[in-house]
Amino acid sequence: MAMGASENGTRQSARLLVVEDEPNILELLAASLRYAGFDVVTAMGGTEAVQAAGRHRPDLIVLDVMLPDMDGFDVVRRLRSGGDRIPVVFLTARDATEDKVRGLTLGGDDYVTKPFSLEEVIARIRAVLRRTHGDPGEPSPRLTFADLELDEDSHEVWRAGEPIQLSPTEFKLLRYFMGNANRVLSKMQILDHVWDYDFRGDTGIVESYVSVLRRKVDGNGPKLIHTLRGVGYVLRLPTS
Amino acid sequence: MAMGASENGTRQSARLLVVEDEPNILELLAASLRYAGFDVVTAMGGTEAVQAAGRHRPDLIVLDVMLPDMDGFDVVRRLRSGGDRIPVVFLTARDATEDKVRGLTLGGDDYVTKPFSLEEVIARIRAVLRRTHGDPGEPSPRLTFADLELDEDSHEVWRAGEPIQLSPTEFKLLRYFMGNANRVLSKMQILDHVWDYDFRGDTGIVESYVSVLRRKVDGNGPKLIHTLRGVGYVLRLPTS
DNA sequence: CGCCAACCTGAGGAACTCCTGAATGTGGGC
DNA sequence: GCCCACATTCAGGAGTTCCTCAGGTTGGCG
Repeated sequence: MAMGASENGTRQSARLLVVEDEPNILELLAASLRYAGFDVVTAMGGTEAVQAAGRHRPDLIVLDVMLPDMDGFDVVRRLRSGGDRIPVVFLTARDATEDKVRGLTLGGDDYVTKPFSLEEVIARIRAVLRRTHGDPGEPSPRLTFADLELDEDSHEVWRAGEPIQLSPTEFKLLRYFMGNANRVLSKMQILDHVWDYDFRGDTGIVESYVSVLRRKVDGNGPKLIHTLRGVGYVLRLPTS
Repeated sequence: MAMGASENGTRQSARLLVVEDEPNILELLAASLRYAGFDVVTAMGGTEAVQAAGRHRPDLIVLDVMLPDMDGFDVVRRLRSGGDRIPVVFLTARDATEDKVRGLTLGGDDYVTKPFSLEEVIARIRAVLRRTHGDPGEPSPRLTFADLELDEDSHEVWRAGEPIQLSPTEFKLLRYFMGNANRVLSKMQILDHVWDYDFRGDTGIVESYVSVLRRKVDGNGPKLIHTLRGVGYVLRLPTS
């Protein structure tokens, strides 16, 4: 059962090095990733990052490409000149020249554009770790709950075997629900995790998306998404 | 008997740092949390908070986000820049613009809006401590008394296995009763703990809610909620 | 027994929460 | 540029919840 587990459904404790010069975003990432079960060390600049990587030998680096002292790509070049093939998830501005990033994402790396949602970053990190460390022949990772099934790689979703079409936001919302099945999630929590950190709207949008998700997911079959007035929403089997 | 239990059904003695600039509220919180079994130190400003945190190394911080000298977020960043992963329960104004509230549920943290009820604050503090210190896979914490069962995470309640639907206030009231089983609670005490600290009505409302609770909880099965004329109410097994 | 205070309970309006569909904005692909 | 999918806001309405109040009931005590 869907692990009551918590956000760290996966009991990994991979070590991450997070490199980011904006203190707010660094704190945001560090706190969330630690809570998600990762071992986190941080650095606020390129030089510091190279040192920290040498000292802590992380399994993966979350790296802002725009650093004050050194280009993110230089950081990677230096690290890999030592022969290490350490995977990286880049953080880039949305309007960055994407070609530069594309070139570096070939080796199994990935990137997330700022502003991002935490769910997105965590999903990417897990995906890269999976691709890097896991057996290549391994089956796609799937979240399941009751007769709901969700494929993280292909972004496909089924209810009772029937495919369901979801927009990107709807998918992230459902993934968050499924990763936290049987746990009440407040609208604020959902907003914090599923929407970008700079989103300035109110929780009304969560209601809108839950409404749509219900139509698509709970359309037929027992209701899995329940409202707890004054508290939040929860994905669970109907109280029989 | 007494189980000395007290409001701290849980025999924790976690150390809390409470940071709040309004003396009345600080006093209210400090006294209640001490009575609830916590070890409490206080601070009235951000600078003082950072120092106190360094000196006392609390397990959790209760932090007003609106401080005269420093933003609550700055406090957190300073504390965590040392690498410490200390959890926080934020206190915010209910009418705070939503951007002020964004991000408060990340990293296992949580928040409570002012004006709050003491039960609410204590419940959040315990929940955060649980999530932070406990094994993530741990089962939901449940309060039980006789054949009554209450799940704090999912807000579900059962009597003899049968689910019971409660409104938010009814739930808080029952939780207070269950956390203080076999102890007589005066209406004033109940008002002080279950209702927001700025509530200006009289204890008539307690009678109303006890009435509803009885219908739902004691509807069938032996009566558990008893009236002690002139004294208060008590949750206990019928004097056989 | 009769009285009074304490208590119980249901009714009802105000306030609030939530749901939903419609309107508007936005960006990508062609 | 046009079209389409998606994201976001908004407002009406349904449904709940909160709280007050007033009339009825209970229990203690003289």
